[in-house]
Amino acid sequence: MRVPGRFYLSQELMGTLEEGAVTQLANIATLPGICKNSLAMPDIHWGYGFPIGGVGAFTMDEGVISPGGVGFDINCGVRLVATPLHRSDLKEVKTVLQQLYDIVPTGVGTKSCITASDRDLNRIMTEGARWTVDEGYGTERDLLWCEEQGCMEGADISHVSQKARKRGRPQCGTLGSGNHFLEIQCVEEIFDPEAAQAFGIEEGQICIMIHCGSRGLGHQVCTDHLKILEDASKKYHIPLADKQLACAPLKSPEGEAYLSAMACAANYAWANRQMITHLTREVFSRAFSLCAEEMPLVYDVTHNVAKIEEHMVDGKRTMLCVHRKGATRAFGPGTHDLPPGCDTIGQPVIIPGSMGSSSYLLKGTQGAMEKTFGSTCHGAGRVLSRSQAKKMATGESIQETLARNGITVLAPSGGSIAEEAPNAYKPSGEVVKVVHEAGISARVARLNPIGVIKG
DNA sequence: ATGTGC
Repeated sequence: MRVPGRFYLSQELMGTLEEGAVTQLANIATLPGICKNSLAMPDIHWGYGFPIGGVGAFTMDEGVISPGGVGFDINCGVRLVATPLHRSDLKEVKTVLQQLYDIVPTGVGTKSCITASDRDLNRIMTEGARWTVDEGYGTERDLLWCEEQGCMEGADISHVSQKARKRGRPQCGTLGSGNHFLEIQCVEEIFDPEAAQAFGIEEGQICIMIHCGSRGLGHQVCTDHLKILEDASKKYHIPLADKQLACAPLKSPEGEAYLSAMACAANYAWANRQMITHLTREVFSRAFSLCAEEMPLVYDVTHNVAKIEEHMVDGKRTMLCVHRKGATRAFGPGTHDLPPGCDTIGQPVIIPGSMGSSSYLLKGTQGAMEKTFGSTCHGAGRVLSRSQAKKMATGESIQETLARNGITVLAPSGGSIAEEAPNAYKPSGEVVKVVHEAGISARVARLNPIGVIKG
Protein backbone atom coordinates (compact mmCIF):
# COMPACT_ATOMS: atom_id res chain seq x y z
CA MET A 1 0.00 0.00 0.00
CA ARG A 2 1.29 3.44 -0.95
CA VAL A 3 -1.07 5.22 1.47
CA PRO A 4 -3.36 4.08 4.32
CA GLY A 5 -6.92 2.95 3.68
CA ARG A 6 -9.55 4.59 5.86
CA PHE A 7 -13.14 3.63 6.46
CA TYR A 8 -16.09 5.19 8.22
CA LEU A 9 -18.12 2.74 10.26
CA SER A 10 -19.96 2.44 13.56
CA GLN A 11 -19.85 -0.36 16.11
CA GLU A 12 -23.37 -1.34 14.98
CA LEU A 13 -22.20 -1.75 11.38
CA MET A 14 -18.95 -3.61 12.19
CA GLY A 15 -20.73 -6.94 11.72
CA THR A 16 -21.59 -6.02 8.12
CA LEU A 17 -17.95 -5.46 7.12
CA GLU A 18 -16.79 -8.11 4.64
CA GLU A 19 -13.14 -9.15 4.60
CA GLY A 20 -13.15 -9.04 0.79
CA ALA A 21 -14.29 -5.42 0.83
CA VAL A 22 -11.49 -4.44 3.23
CA THR A 23 -8.97 -6.17 0.92
CA GLN A 24 -10.40 -4.15 -1.97
CA LEU A 25 -9.98 -0.93 0.03
CA ALA A 26 -6.33 -1.91 0.59
CA ASN A 27 -5.91 -2.76 -3.10
CA ILE A 28 -6.98 0.77 -4.16
CA ALA A 29 -4.17 2.13 -2.01
CA THR A 30 -1.60 0.20 -4.09
CA LEU A 31 -2.45 2.01 -7.34
CA PRO A 32 -0.05 4.67 -8.72
CA GLY A 33 -0.78 8.30 -7.81
CA ILE A 34 -3.26 7.52 -5.02
CA CYS A 35 -3.68 10.67 -2.93
CA LYS A 36 -3.80 10.76 0.93
CA ASN A 37 -6.03 7.70 1.60
CA SER A 38 -8.19 5.17 -0.09
CA LEU A 39 -11.60 5.66 1.51
CA ALA A 40 -14.70 3.61 2.25
CA MET A 41 -18.10 4.90 3.30
CA PRO A 42 -20.24 3.05 5.89
CA ASP A 43 -22.27 1.38 3.12
CA ILE A 44 -19.11 -0.42 1.95
CA HIS A 45 -19.55 -3.83 0.40
CA TRP A 46 -17.69 -6.15 -1.91
CA GLY A 47 -17.74 -5.05 -5.55
CA TYR A 48 -15.87 -5.34 -8.87
CA GLY A 49 -12.31 -4.11 -8.21
CA PHE A 50 -13.19 -1.24 -5.89
CA PRO A 51 -15.66 -1.91 -3.08
CA ILE A 52 -19.05 -0.26 -3.47
CA GLY A 53 -18.90 2.70 -1.10
CA GLY A 54 -15.28 3.26 -2.18
CA VAL A 55 -13.54 6.55 -2.97
CA GLY A 56 -10.09 6.90 -4.54
CA ALA A 57 -8.51 10.22 -5.60
CA PHE A 58 -5.51 10.19 -7.95
CA THR A 59 -3.07 12.92 -8.95
CA MET A 60 -3.20 13.96 -12.59
CA ASP A 61 0.53 13.43 -13.21
CA GLU A 62 1.08 10.01 -11.70
CA GLY A 63 -2.43 8.74 -11.16
CA VAL A 64 -4.66 6.28 -12.98
CA ILE A 65 -8.26 5.90 -14.08
CA SER A 66 -9.99 2.56 -13.46
CA PRO A 67 -13.47 1.46 -14.63
CA GLY A 68 -13.61 -0.72 -11.50
CA GLY A 69 -13.59 2.55 -9.53
CA VAL A 70 -16.73 3.73 -11.30
CA GLY A 71 -18.80 0.58 -11.66
CA PHE A 72 -20.69 -1.10 -14.47
CA ASP A 73 -23.68 1.22 -14.10
CA ILE A 74 -21.94 4.48 -15.01
CA ASN A 75 -23.76 7.45 -13.43
CA CYS A 76 -26.16 5.33 -11.49
CA GLY A 77 -27.77 8.08 -9.47
CA VAL A 78 -30.79 9.47 -7.70
CA ARG A 79 -33.07 12.42 -8.17
CA LEU A 80 -35.80 13.82 -5.98
CA VAL A 81 -38.81 15.62 -7.44
CA ALA A 82 -41.03 17.74 -5.18
CA THR A 83 -44.80 18.14 -5.43
CA PRO A 84 -47.13 20.70 -3.79
CA LEU A 85 -49.17 17.77 -2.42
CA HIS A 86 -49.48 17.01 1.29
CA ARG A 87 -49.79 13.45 2.55
CA SER A 88 -53.49 14.12 3.19
CA ASP A 89 -53.96 14.80 -0.57
CA LEU A 90 -52.82 11.29 -1.45
CA LYS A 91 -55.34 8.95 0.17
CA GLU A 92 -55.41 6.48 -2.70
CA VAL A 93 -51.82 5.80 -3.72
CA LYS A 94 -52.54 2.60 -5.68
CA THR A 95 -54.17 4.30 -8.67
CA VAL A 96 -51.40 6.82 -9.28
CA LEU A 97 -48.72 4.18 -8.61
CA GLN A 98 -50.28 1.88 -11.20
CA GLN A 99 -50.33 4.74 -13.70
CA LEU A 100 -46.62 5.34 -13.07
CA TYR A 101 -45.93 1.64 -13.44
CA ASP A 102 -47.80 1.60 -16.77
CA ILE A 103 -45.91 4.59 -18.20
CA VAL A 104 -42.33 3.99 -16.94
CA PRO A 105 -40.83 0.86 -18.57
CA THR A 106 -39.43 -1.32 -15.79
CA GLY A 107 -37.27 -4.45 -15.61
CA VAL A 108 -34.40 -6.04 -17.56
CA GLY A 109 -34.24 -5.37 -21.30
CA THR A 110 -37.29 -3.12 -21.45
CA LYS A 111 -37.69 -0.54 -24.20
CA SER A 112 -38.58 3.10 -23.96
CA CYS A 113 -41.71 4.68 -25.42
CA ILE A 114 -39.30 6.58 -27.68
CA THR A 115 -36.43 5.03 -29.58
CA ALA A 116 -33.76 7.66 -30.03
CA SER A 117 -32.39 8.12 -33.54
CA ASP A 118 -28.64 7.90 -34.09
CA ARG A 119 -28.48 11.69 -34.16
CA ASP A 120 -30.52 11.91 -30.95
CA LEU A 121 -28.14 9.46 -29.30
CA ASN A 122 -25.15 11.62 -30.25
CA ARG A 123 -26.80 14.56 -28.50
CA ILE A 124 -27.89 12.45 -25.51
CA MET A 125 -24.27 11.36 -24.99
CA THR A 126 -22.78 14.83 -25.39
CA GLU A 127 -25.50 17.02 -23.85
CA GLY A 128 -27.16 14.78 -21.25
CA ALA A 129 -30.30 16.19 -19.58
CA ARG A 130 -30.06 19.27 -21.85
CA TRP A 131 -31.16 17.08 -24.78
CA THR A 132 -34.21 15.83 -22.89
CA VAL A 133 -35.22 19.36 -21.88
CA ASP A 134 -34.69 20.70 -25.44
CA GLU A 135 -36.99 17.95 -26.72
CA GLY A 136 -39.71 19.35 -24.47
CA TYR A 137 -39.38 16.88 -21.58
CA GLY A 138 -38.53 19.20 -18.73
CA THR A 139 -37.76 22.78 -17.73
CA GLU A 140 -34.64 24.95 -17.80
CA ARG A 141 -34.84 25.02 -14.02
CA ASP A 142 -34.41 21.23 -13.92
CA LEU A 143 -30.88 21.64 -15.29
CA LEU A 144 -29.87 24.12 -12.56
CA TRP A 145 -30.79 21.67 -9.81
CA CYS A 146 -28.74 18.83 -11.21
CA GLU A 147 -25.13 17.92 -10.42
CA GLU A 148 -23.01 19.29 -13.32
CA GLN A 149 -26.32 20.65 -14.75
CA GLY A 150 -26.91 17.14 -16.02
CA CYS A 151 -24.00 17.18 -18.44
CA MET A 152 -20.41 16.10 -18.03
CA GLU A 153 -17.69 17.70 -20.11
CA GLY A 154 -15.26 15.74 -22.25
CA ALA A 155 -17.75 13.33 -23.82
CA ASP A 156 -16.36 11.93 -27.08
CA ILE A 157 -18.79 9.66 -28.92
CA SER A 158 -16.00 8.13 -31.02
CA HIS A 159 -15.01 6.06 -27.95
CA VAL A 160 -18.48 4.47 -27.59
CA SER A 161 -18.85 1.22 -29.56
CA GLN A 162 -21.66 0.43 -32.00
CA LYS A 163 -22.70 -2.35 -29.64
CA ALA A 164 -23.11 0.12 -26.76
CA ARG A 165 -25.06 2.48 -29.04
CA LYS A 166 -27.34 -0.32 -30.18
CA ARG A 167 -28.14 -1.27 -26.59
CA GLY A 168 -28.69 2.34 -25.56
CA ARG A 169 -30.87 3.64 -28.38
CA PRO A 170 -34.20 2.09 -27.28
CA GLN A 171 -33.60 2.47 -23.51
CA CYS A 172 -33.56 6.21 -22.79
CA GLY A 173 -36.53 6.64 -20.45
CA THR A 174 -36.47 3.23 -18.75
CA LEU A 175 -35.92 2.36 -15.10
CA GLY A 176 -33.98 -0.91 -15.36
CA SER A 177 -33.87 -3.57 -12.66
CA GLY A 178 -32.08 -4.55 -9.44
CA ASN A 179 -32.02 -1.82 -6.83
CA HIS A 180 -33.37 0.77 -9.25
CA PHE A 181 -36.70 2.19 -8.21
CA LEU A 182 -39.26 4.93 -8.49
CA GLU A 183 -40.91 5.77 -5.18
CA ILE A 184 -43.67 8.05 -3.99
CA GLN A 185 -42.41 9.30 -0.65
CA CYS A 186 -43.52 11.58 2.16
CA VAL A 187 -41.24 13.96 4.08
CA GLU A 188 -41.49 12.54 7.61
CA GLU A 189 -38.95 14.60 9.50
CA ILE A 190 -36.97 17.81 9.04
CA PHE A 191 -33.58 17.97 10.80
CA ASP A 192 -32.32 21.25 9.31
CA PRO A 193 -35.11 23.79 8.59
CA GLU A 194 -32.81 26.35 6.92
CA ALA A 195 -31.37 23.84 4.43
CA ALA A 196 -34.79 22.22 3.90
CA GLN A 197 -36.22 25.60 2.97
CA ALA A 198 -33.34 26.27 0.54
CA PHE A 199 -33.96 22.85 -1.04
CA GLY A 200 -37.75 23.44 -1.18
CA ILE A 201 -38.76 20.69 1.23
CA GLU A 202 -41.23 20.70 4.13
CA GLU A 203 -42.74 18.20 6.55
CA GLY A 204 -45.69 16.21 5.19
CA GLN A 205 -44.82 16.96 1.55
CA ILE A 206 -45.18 14.28 -1.15
CA CYS A 207 -42.04 13.76 -3.27
CA ILE A 208 -40.95 11.30 -5.94
CA MET A 209 -37.53 9.64 -5.86
CA ILE A 210 -36.03 8.16 -9.02
CA HIS A 211 -33.02 5.81 -8.79
CA CYS A 212 -31.54 4.54 -12.07
CA GLY A 213 -28.53 4.76 -14.36
CA SER A 214 -27.18 4.34 -17.86
CA ARG A 215 -28.78 0.94 -18.62
CA GLY A 216 -27.21 -1.27 -21.28
CA LEU A 217 -25.17 1.56 -22.77
CA GLY A 218 -23.16 2.23 -19.62
CA HIS A 219 -22.72 -1.48 -19.02
CA GLN A 220 -21.33 -1.97 -22.52
CA VAL A 221 -19.00 1.05 -22.23
CA CYS A 222 -17.60 -0.44 -19.04
CA THR A 223 -17.19 -3.91 -20.59
CA ASP A 224 -15.53 -2.54 -23.75
CA HIS A 225 -13.04 -0.33 -21.94
CA LEU A 226 -12.18 -2.88 -19.24
CA LYS A 227 -10.77 -5.02 -22.05
CA ILE A 228 -8.73 -2.10 -23.41
CA LEU A 229 -7.47 -1.15 -19.95
CA GLU A 230 -6.48 -4.73 -19.08
CA ASP A 231 -4.00 -4.53 -21.95
CA ALA A 232 -3.03 -0.97 -21.04
CA SER A 233 -2.17 -2.00 -17.46
CA LYS A 234 0.44 -4.37 -18.92
CA LYS A 235 1.64 -1.86 -21.51
CA TYR A 236 2.30 0.78 -18.83
CA HIS A 237 3.72 -1.79 -16.36
CA ILE A 238 1.17 -1.06 -13.63
CA PRO A 239 1.31 -3.86 -11.05
CA LEU A 240 -2.27 -4.90 -10.21
CA ALA A 241 -3.17 -6.44 -6.84
CA ASP A 242 -6.37 -7.59 -8.56
CA LYS A 243 -7.05 -7.99 -12.29
CA GLN A 244 -10.35 -6.17 -11.70
CA LEU A 245 -8.37 -2.98 -11.02
CA ALA A 246 -7.43 -2.72 -14.71
CA CYS A 247 -6.47 0.91 -15.28
CA ALA A 248 -4.33 3.28 -17.30
CA PRO A 249 -2.50 6.51 -16.53
CA LEU A 250 -4.87 9.49 -16.57
CA LYS A 251 -2.64 11.06 -19.19
CA SER A 252 -2.59 8.11 -21.61
CA PRO A 253 -4.68 7.64 -24.77
CA GLU A 254 -6.38 4.59 -23.21
CA GLY A 255 -7.18 6.43 -19.96
CA GLU A 256 -8.50 9.45 -21.81
CA ALA A 257 -10.58 7.24 -24.10
CA TYR A 258 -12.28 5.59 -21.11
CA LEU A 259 -12.93 8.95 -19.42
CA SER A 260 -14.54 10.37 -22.57
CA ALA A 261 -16.70 7.24 -23.07
CA MET A 262 -17.60 7.29 -19.38
CA ALA A 263 -18.78 10.91 -19.80
CA CYS A 264 -21.00 9.78 -22.71
CA ALA A 265 -22.61 7.12 -20.50
CA ALA A 266 -22.94 9.59 -17.61
CA ASN A 267 -24.75 12.01 -19.91
CA TYR A 268 -27.02 9.21 -21.13
CA ALA A 269 -28.00 8.48 -17.51
CA TRP A 270 -28.88 12.12 -16.87
CA ALA A 271 -30.99 12.21 -20.03
CA ASN A 272 -32.64 8.98 -18.82
CA ARG A 273 -33.53 10.32 -15.35
CA GLN A 274 -34.83 13.52 -16.96
CA MET A 275 -37.07 11.49 -19.30
CA ILE A 276 -38.45 9.47 -16.37
CA THR A 277 -39.08 12.76 -14.55
CA HIS A 278 -41.16 13.88 -17.53
CA LEU A 279 -43.18 10.63 -17.53
CA THR A 280 -43.77 11.05 -13.80
CA ARG A 281 -45.00 14.61 -14.30
CA GLU A 282 -47.37 13.40 -17.03
CA VAL A 283 -49.04 11.08 -14.53
CA PHE A 284 -49.26 13.71 -11.80
CA SER A 285 -50.47 16.27 -14.31
CA ARG A 286 -53.40 13.99 -15.22
CA ALA A 287 -54.14 12.87 -11.66
CA PHE A 288 -53.73 16.17 -9.81
CA SER A 289 -53.69 18.85 -12.55
CA LEU A 290 -50.11 19.83 -11.76
CA CYS A 291 -47.78 21.47 -14.26
CA ALA A 292 -44.01 20.84 -14.48
CA GLU A 293 -43.24 24.08 -12.58
CA GLU A 294 -45.30 22.79 -9.65
CA MET A 295 -43.13 19.67 -9.51
CA PRO A 296 -39.60 21.11 -9.31
CA LEU A 297 -36.48 19.02 -9.17
CA VAL A 298 -35.04 19.08 -5.64
CA TYR A 299 -31.71 17.75 -6.94
CA ASP A 300 -30.02 14.98 -8.93
CA VAL A 301 -26.82 13.22 -7.82
CA THR A 302 -24.60 10.61 -9.40
CA HIS A 303 -23.03 7.94 -7.19
CA ASN A 304 -20.99 5.98 -9.79
CA VAL A 305 -18.51 8.22 -11.58
CA ALA A 306 -14.95 9.53 -11.77
CA LYS A 307 -14.44 13.29 -12.00
CA ILE A 308 -11.56 15.70 -12.37
CA GLU A 309 -11.86 18.13 -9.45
CA GLU A 310 -9.71 20.61 -7.57
CA HIS A 311 -9.07 19.79 -3.91
CA MET A 312 -6.79 21.13 -1.20
CA VAL A 313 -3.95 18.67 -0.58
CA ASP A 314 -1.39 19.65 2.08
CA GLY A 315 -2.50 23.28 1.75
CA LYS A 316 -2.15 23.32 -2.06
CA ARG A 317 -4.88 23.44 -4.69
CA THR A 318 -4.47 20.18 -6.59
CA MET A 319 -6.30 18.70 -9.56
CA LEU A 320 -7.35 15.13 -8.84
CA CYS A 321 -9.37 12.42 -10.49
CA VAL A 322 -11.85 11.39 -7.80
CA HIS A 323 -13.41 7.95 -8.29
CA ARG A 324 -16.72 7.62 -6.45
CA LYS A 325 -18.13 4.12 -6.68
CA GLY A 326 -21.28 3.85 -4.61
CA ALA A 327 -20.34 7.19 -3.08
CA THR A 328 -21.97 10.59 -3.51
CA ARG A 329 -20.40 13.98 -3.99
CA ALA A 330 -21.06 16.11 -0.89
CA PHE A 331 -19.56 19.54 -1.68
CA GLY A 332 -19.81 21.96 1.22
CA PRO A 333 -20.57 25.71 1.44
CA GLY A 334 -18.54 27.99 -0.82
CA THR A 335 -17.58 25.34 -3.36
CA HIS A 336 -18.42 25.40 -7.05
CA ASP A 337 -21.38 23.72 -8.79
CA LEU A 338 -23.85 24.49 -6.00
CA PRO A 339 -27.49 25.09 -7.06
CA PRO A 340 -29.06 28.59 -6.78
CA GLY A 341 -29.22 29.96 -3.22
CA CYS A 342 -27.12 27.15 -1.74
CA ASP A 343 -23.72 28.91 -1.54
CA THR A 344 -23.77 29.10 2.25
CA ILE A 345 -25.52 25.76 2.71
CA GLY A 346 -23.75 23.20 0.56
CA GLN A 347 -25.07 20.88 -2.13
CA PRO A 348 -28.13 18.69 -1.62
CA VAL A 349 -27.18 15.00 -1.21
CA ILE A 350 -29.79 12.31 -1.85
CA ILE A 351 -29.42 8.95 -0.10
CA PRO A 352 -31.96 6.31 -1.14
CA GLY A 353 -33.02 3.75 1.44
CA SER A 354 -33.73 0.14 0.65
CA MET A 355 -37.28 -0.84 -0.32
CA GLY A 356 -39.59 0.07 2.53
CA SER A 357 -37.01 1.99 4.58
CA SER A 358 -36.36 5.72 4.90
CA SER A 359 -34.45 7.74 2.33
CA TYR A 360 -32.55 10.85 3.39
CA LEU A 361 -31.82 14.30 2.09
CA LEU A 362 -28.45 15.54 3.39
CA LYS A 363 -26.23 18.53 2.68
CA GLY A 364 -22.54 18.61 1.80
CA THR A 365 -20.10 19.93 4.41
CA GLN A 366 -16.66 21.47 4.86
CA GLY A 367 -15.78 18.24 6.71
CA ALA A 368 -16.26 16.27 3.50
CA MET A 369 -13.96 18.69 1.65
CA GLU A 370 -11.28 18.15 4.30
CA LYS A 371 -11.60 14.41 4.89
CA THR A 372 -13.16 12.61 1.93
CA PHE A 373 -12.49 14.71 -1.21
CA GLY A 374 -16.07 16.00 -0.88
CA SER A 375 -17.71 12.57 -0.68
CA THR A 376 -20.24 10.69 1.42
CA CYS A 377 -22.21 7.42 1.34
CA HIS A 378 -24.67 6.48 -1.44
CA GLY A 379 -27.31 4.34 0.22
CA ALA A 380 -27.91 1.41 2.44
CA GLY A 381 -25.43 -1.09 0.98
CA ARG A 382 -26.11 -4.79 0.59
CA VAL A 383 -25.53 -7.32 3.37
CA LEU A 384 -27.13 -10.32 1.59
CA SER A 385 -26.37 -11.34 -1.99
CA ARG A 386 -29.28 -11.52 -4.40
CA SER A 387 -29.39 -15.32 -4.23
CA GLN A 388 -29.17 -15.28 -0.42
CA ALA A 389 -32.00 -12.74 -0.22
CA LYS A 390 -34.17 -14.87 -2.50
CA LYS A 391 -33.83 -17.83 -0.11
CA MET A 392 -34.94 -15.75 2.91
CA ALA A 393 -38.47 -14.84 1.79
CA THR A 394 -40.80 -14.80 -1.21
CA GLY A 395 -41.64 -11.58 -3.00
CA GLU A 396 -45.30 -12.03 -2.11
CA SER A 397 -44.61 -12.30 1.64
CA ILE A 398 -42.44 -9.15 1.54
CA GLN A 399 -45.14 -7.34 -0.41
CA GLU A 400 -47.71 -8.32 2.26
CA THR A 401 -45.48 -7.20 5.13
CA LEU A 402 -44.86 -3.83 3.49
CA ALA A 403 -48.58 -3.44 2.71
CA ARG A 404 -49.32 -3.83 6.45
CA ASN A 405 -47.01 -0.82 6.96
CA GLY A 406 -48.93 1.17 4.38
CA ILE A 407 -46.40 0.69 1.54
CA THR A 408 -47.63 -0.49 -1.87
CA VAL A 409 -45.08 -2.28 -4.07
CA LEU A 410 -45.36 -2.93 -7.81
CA ALA A 411 -42.71 -5.00 -9.62
CA PRO A 412 -42.38 -7.15 -12.75
CA SER A 413 -41.92 -10.30 -10.64
CA GLY A 414 -41.91 -11.62 -7.09
CA GLY A 415 -38.25 -12.54 -7.55
CA SER A 416 -37.21 -8.95 -8.16
CA ILE A 417 -38.91 -7.98 -4.88
CA ALA A 418 -37.25 -10.82 -2.93
CA GLU A 419 -33.79 -9.82 -4.19
CA GLU A 420 -34.39 -6.32 -2.84
CA ALA A 421 -35.86 -7.33 0.52
CA PRO A 422 -35.29 -4.67 3.20
CA ASN A 423 -33.24 -7.13 5.31
CA ALA A 424 -30.84 -7.63 2.36
CA TYR A 425 -29.52 -4.14 3.11
CA LYS A 426 -27.85 -2.33 5.98
CA PRO A 427 -30.25 -0.03 7.87
CA SER A 428 -30.13 3.30 5.97
CA GLY A 429 -30.63 5.30 9.19
CA GLU A 430 -27.47 3.81 10.71
CA VAL A 431 -25.42 4.47 7.55
CA VAL A 432 -26.60 8.08 7.51
CA LYS A 433 -25.92 8.45 11.23
CA VAL A 434 -22.28 7.51 10.61
CA VAL A 435 -21.71 10.10 7.84
CA HIS A 436 -23.57 12.75 9.86
CA GLU A 437 -21.57 12.15 13.02
CA ALA A 438 -18.31 11.95 11.06
CA GLY A 439 -19.15 15.39 9.67
CA ILE A 440 -18.84 14.36 6.00
CA SER A 441 -22.45 15.44 5.33
CA ALA A 442 -25.36 16.53 7.50
CA ARG A 443 -28.98 15.39 7.79
CA VAL A 444 -31.61 17.71 6.32
CA ALA A 445 -34.73 15.54 6.00
CA ARG A 446 -36.01 11.97 6.19
CA LEU A 447 -38.51 10.61 3.67
CA ASN A 448 -40.59 7.46 3.96
CA PRO A 449 -41.92 5.45 1.00
CA ILE A 450 -45.65 5.15 0.39
CA GLY A 451 -45.59 3.57 -3.06
CA VAL A 452 -42.68 1.68 -4.63
CA ILE A 453 -42.01 0.65 -8.22
CA LYS A 454 -39.14 -1.83 -8.31
CA GLY A 455 -37.15 -2.57 -11.44
C1' DA B 1 -25.74 -3.13 -12.53
C1' DT B 2 -26.55 -6.20 -17.25
C1' DG B 3 -30.05 -8.53 -24.20
C1' DT B 4 -27.79 -11.67 -15.90
C1' DG B 5 -23.87 -17.48 -16.78
C1' DC B 6 -16.89 -20.08 -19.36
